[in-house]
Amino acid sequence: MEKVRCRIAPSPTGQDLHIGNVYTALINYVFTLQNKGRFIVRIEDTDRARIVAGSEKRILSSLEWFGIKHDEGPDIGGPFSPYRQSERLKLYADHAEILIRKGYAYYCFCTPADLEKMRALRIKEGKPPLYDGRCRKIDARVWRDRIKKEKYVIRLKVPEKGRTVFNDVIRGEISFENRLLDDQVLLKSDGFPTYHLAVVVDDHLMKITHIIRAEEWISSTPKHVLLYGFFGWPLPIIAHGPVLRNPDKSKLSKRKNPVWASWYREKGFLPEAILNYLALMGWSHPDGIDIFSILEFIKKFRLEDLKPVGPAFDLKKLEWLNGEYIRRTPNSKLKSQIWEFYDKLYPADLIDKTVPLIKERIKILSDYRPLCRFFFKEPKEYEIDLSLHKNLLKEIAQLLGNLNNWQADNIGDLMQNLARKLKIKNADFFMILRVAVTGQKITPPLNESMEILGKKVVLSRIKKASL
RNA sequence: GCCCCGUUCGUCUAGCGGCCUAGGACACAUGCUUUUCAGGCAUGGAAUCGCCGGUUCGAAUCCGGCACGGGGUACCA
Repeated sequence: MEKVRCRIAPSPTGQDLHIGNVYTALINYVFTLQNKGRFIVRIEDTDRARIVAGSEKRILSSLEWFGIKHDEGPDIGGPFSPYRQSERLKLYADHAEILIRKGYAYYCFCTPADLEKMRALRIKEGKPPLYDGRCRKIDARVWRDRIKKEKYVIRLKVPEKGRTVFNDVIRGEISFENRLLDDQVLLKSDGFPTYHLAVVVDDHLMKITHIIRAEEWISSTPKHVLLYGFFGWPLPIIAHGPVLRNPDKSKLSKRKNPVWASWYREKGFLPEAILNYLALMGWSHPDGIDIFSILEFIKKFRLEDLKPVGPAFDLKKLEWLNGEYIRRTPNSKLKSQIWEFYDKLYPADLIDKTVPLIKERIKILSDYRPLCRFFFKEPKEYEIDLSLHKNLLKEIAQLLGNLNNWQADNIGDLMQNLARKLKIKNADFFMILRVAVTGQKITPPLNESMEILGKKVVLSRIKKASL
């Protein structure tokens, strides 16, 4: 059995790695690893108009952030270099040429305006808006001459009869009528290939054994199958997984849902949690568990078990899962994650002390600041009106000022006694104190927080609040 | 319009002809724990398995039609 080789082929046309690509990457990566194969990243930058500067770099670094490592790619090379399609132009032109020679493709001189007109007409006539094949008939002697002076594209000559059938690991047999397939452009007038030519040529040349991608590619697969046949190449194993959807069930899009890897990173989602969540899309653990590592996923995943239905992306469940991951992270690690998340802006030792207090209270790393900012900055405002409680605060300050053993328990006992003595309900009493010290109504446990802040700071804050 | 792929609680899913008066997780609600918020624990509501026919002693599970959803229909990927 040939060694398994899988790939993802993102195009650098967005600001970053799309979460849908992360999903496809994960499935490919996991499948590769469980088969001890090789995982390849290929950059499909054939649409020059849509290329976004810096996109490729961010895609690669996001993959790295997720810990999805490739064995071959544009940044690290490999036996089938280059891994950027824009650097493989000659290959595509040569292969298009082969197709022409074999009679499976033809030159087309129609202009975009011609095509537009043709399409409009066909739609009006109620026919499928396919290319009508008028350039198929151009004589060899004529086109040999015309390609020297005119702009042209090369089109696939789709057989007029019959069906193109292929087997999909996830969906079984899928079949298309050839007469409904378009004479797809293979080589554009700018000399760049379209996706369809490039993907087939590269997958073959790079010895890709399994094509695992999203459902949106099913309709173009018959064209690819035709190409493999025309070239006389063996067809790789094909699997079309689900496309991720917006909550309204349409294809996941940046309009309706955060899609860029960087968004999740900036919000403080953990890459392991995202991957775990993604693993739950279209697949479930045989033991019914929701939380498992990528190692476990590799062990239990089966490609043929992937469900074909497009699942809706549920940020709420991702947040829950992320919270679970945070709670399972060792304190020392969580501390450095938070520290780095905030660009090392806050004193590491202070974060260290606060971590045990907030570990159960945050779902994403960015929840940390709103909860803990009072540790680093004196409150400027108070979320409740303290003007009615000035005397109480003065009394508290005095009592606390005499406390020698500045520890959470002692502080707590002292305050508890005072509340009891004054017959103030705990909830009310501590809320006043809480806001005086932190400015906030929602905080980590108060006594512990005061211990961390230190006697001096706490006293000065309470005094300030009582003025 | 045409082609293709789908259809189990709001969401992610279990289910491969009897174990299903359909199970779990998220979300939601309630209660307990309590010094806020979380967390934890407990409880609850929530899918007549899209609909209609068929096969079968028996169907969420197999078959057909319809409806609905999604994807594709570019010199985008």
